[in-house]
Amino acid sequence: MPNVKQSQLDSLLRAAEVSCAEKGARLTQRRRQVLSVLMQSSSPLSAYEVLDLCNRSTTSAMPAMSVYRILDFLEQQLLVHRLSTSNKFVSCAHIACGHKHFRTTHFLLCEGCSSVEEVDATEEASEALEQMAKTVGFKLTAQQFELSGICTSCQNSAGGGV
Amino acid sequence: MPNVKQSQLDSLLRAAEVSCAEKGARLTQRRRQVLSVLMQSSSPLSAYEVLDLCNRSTTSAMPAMSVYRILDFLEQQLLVHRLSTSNKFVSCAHIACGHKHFRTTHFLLCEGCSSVEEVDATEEASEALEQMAKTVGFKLTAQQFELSGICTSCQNSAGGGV
DNA sequence: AGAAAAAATGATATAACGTATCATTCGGAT
DNA sequence: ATCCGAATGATACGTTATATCATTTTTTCT
Repeated sequence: MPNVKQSQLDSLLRAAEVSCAEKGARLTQRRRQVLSVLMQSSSPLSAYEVLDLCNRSTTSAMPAMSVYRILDFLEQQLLVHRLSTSNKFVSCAHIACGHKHFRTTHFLLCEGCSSVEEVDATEEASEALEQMAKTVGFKLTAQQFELSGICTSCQNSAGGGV
Repeated sequence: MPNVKQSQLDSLLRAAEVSCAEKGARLTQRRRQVLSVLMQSSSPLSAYEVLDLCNRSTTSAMPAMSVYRILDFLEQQLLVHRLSTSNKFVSCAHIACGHKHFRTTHFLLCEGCSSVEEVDATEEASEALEQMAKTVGFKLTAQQFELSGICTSCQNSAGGGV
């Protein structure tokens, strides 16, 4: 169940390539392969899941080490996000649209179908959390929340899958 | 740098024992040992860090398996919390005070000294986040946030440790 | 173009983390 | 005392992640 159509995939990969080039980085074949796998997945993938999918489609086996290195690279380029609660990865939802992150990004994780929705934080939410932290003297720095819930389609199908 | 004084520790452990007894569970020696280690730590500990600390203080070595089992048990009893972002554990801050969790509990993690503050969610924060999820059709279920920031004492000491 | 330097990847080994399984011990009830 | 179930010990194994060095590819400089 791919997350994007083939035509979209090509366009996304081109956008990613441009984004890398702008920062003086290169989107090599291997990196493109890893990113492509993540883009085509409807749910977050662990490093070893990415590895398996890569090695299923090609003859030249990729070592685990490479996957970790490449995921680090892609994360630095903001092309993928690491979900710290599950230690899995998703491709960024903003690659196509100029790749701008306006506010902090949060992730909504569906408990039904494991899909992920990337959303920008609302000002109300950010302020309410800052205020909450302030009551005990904490000053928040960067933040990224991973919120569990039920997505629209799973609500409609009464708890079933997508 | 222990988190509690010895006199407090004893009192906390007694409270934990009572809490277990009320649920028909037992706070055995091993469980007490693990809980004690967590109570005395000023920062969250991984399972293996707990293991090392346990085996440093006693002659009879505890196997890793036991630590995982006991941490599961203590978590079920709500005596410790698991921080999913770091996969570490902290003892619950509400053991002494009757052990009530009014609303959802969140955790403020200090980037300076690694200390953790356990706070109850404000109504504003909960609502703002629910509203944020609602805009994309998500319905939130249970939630526990782990927010990074700088604690009071680290702010005052200009970025230094505690 | 060709050599040197830098970046990326391959390959191997090993460390760190977590779980499955079965044997043994301990506590409490009859 | 004996039985039963809970808790722990002990061993093995599977998964996840990193360290290290060799090799290849790409870039840069002359």
